[in-house]
Amino acid sequence: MPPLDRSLVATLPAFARLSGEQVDRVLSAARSSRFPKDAEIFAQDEEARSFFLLLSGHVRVVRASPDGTQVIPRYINEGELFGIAVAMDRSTYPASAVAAVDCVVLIWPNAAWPEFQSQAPGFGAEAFRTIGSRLQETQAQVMEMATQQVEQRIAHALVRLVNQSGRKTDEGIEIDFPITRQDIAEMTGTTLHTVSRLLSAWEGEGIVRSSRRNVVVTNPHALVLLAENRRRK
Amino acid sequence: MPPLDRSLVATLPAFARLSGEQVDRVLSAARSSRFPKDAEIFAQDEEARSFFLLLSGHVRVVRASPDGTQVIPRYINEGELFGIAVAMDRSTYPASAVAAVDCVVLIWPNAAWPEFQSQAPGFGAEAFRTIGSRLQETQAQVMEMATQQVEQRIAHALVRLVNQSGRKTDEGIEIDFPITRQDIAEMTGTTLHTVSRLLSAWEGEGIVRSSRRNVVVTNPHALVLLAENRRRK
DNA sequence: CGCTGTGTTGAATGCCGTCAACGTCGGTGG
DNA sequence: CCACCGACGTTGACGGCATTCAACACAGCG
Repeated sequence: MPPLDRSLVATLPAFARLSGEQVDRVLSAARSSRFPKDAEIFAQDEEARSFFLLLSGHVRVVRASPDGTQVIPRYINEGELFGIAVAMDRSTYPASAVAAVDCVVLIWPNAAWPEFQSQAPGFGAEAFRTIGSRLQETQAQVMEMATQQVEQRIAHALVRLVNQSGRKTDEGIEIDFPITRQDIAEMTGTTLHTVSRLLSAWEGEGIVRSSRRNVVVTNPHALVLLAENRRRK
Repeated sequence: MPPLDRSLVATLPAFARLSGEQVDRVLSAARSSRFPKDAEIFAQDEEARSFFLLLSGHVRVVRASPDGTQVIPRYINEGELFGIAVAMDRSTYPASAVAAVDCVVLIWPNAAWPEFQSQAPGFGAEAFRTIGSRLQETQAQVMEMATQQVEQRIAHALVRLVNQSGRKTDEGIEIDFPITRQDIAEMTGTTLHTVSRLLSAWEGEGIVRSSRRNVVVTNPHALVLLAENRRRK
């Protein structure tokens, strides 16, 4: 494996608080790995042996319930830590992680974690920040599911996706990884049928343009209105 | 204020990893305070200046959305840390905390946090564990709201309440703080009407006994069945 | 060229929210 | 002490949103 270069990661939040020397030390404990599209990076309930940072690509986090229905709590974006069960003192992963596109990932053995805590505490601090903001997001999602209609939840999910993973095109902002109606349904606690109907309706209103595994938001402002307020009369 | 005695807290998880000396040091930075029933301990979006540990009583955590609807993400039990925005590097509280009964609370200024990190790292570690398990719980709740019917969600909420805050009586297990139909509705993302109907139905089946601001689970096993599986045919 | 995964759309059902009316408890003030 | 009032709880009726059921269309792939 080629040695990892400091410049690859120095700008990422996880490394922002570290000295150059610390960055090298943390990187030297990592290996990088490539996962093809649809590959499972780790599985729910599997023993957590490693933690991860996404260098490039997009990762879908999936939680499955015993009865088979599944939920997508979030997508991981480039530069984010994930699978940090060790920071929560958990022995298994609470969800599965699947490459939504071809991905490159840094992998550390859990054994490196306590060492980093003393040798590069800024790294651990950033991990805790990550967990804190995930908690925030997740609680916000509970509120949303408790108080909002399906239409608003789907609109809000799309807004989040384009904000975090949007790529500007001449048509509008495109979600830059393949995503199905079923995926959106699993993010919002609804069915692919309802998602399909709403996307069709929005397409009729010029708010989005969508095709197979692809969504482009052509009128972000209108989508935000749908998400926040009630529909414009 | 009387000095706080080590024996008051030594058995709590937050102090379990600390030496006696460390316990004293952490305690000496705290003040204790009493909050009468319905008093607000801190308010959502208010600047986070302190963090807390509940010595006795029960605290209701409430998140309100701009439009006024509110959600109860959890109740805090005796011995738990709460309001630890500082550990998540947040400057405001994400929710309000209200005394559900008369409460006694330990309060630390946020300024004490970094000092504890170095002087009593086991304390910070427990705080991070707490945040991790809150994240787990919250994600589980998202799954529940996405996949389960109202009846199962309410059943599950009651199961959690009796497990965490149950008091054994000769009738069954009683939730040992006042709780209204509205409160249960806000925990489960439904309306007080639906909660009332279901509690009435369950009372008819001998699963619960409830009165004003009071719920006793007389048949916990049946309630668990309602929560997990589908209703028995 | 068939098969599987994905997407669309119509129709029917049903859960549960909404609206409404009433009952009860407990505290407060005259 | 009693009357009043607000908070809490119950129950019925109705309706709408979203799921469920169903059928079909289309793309990509082996």
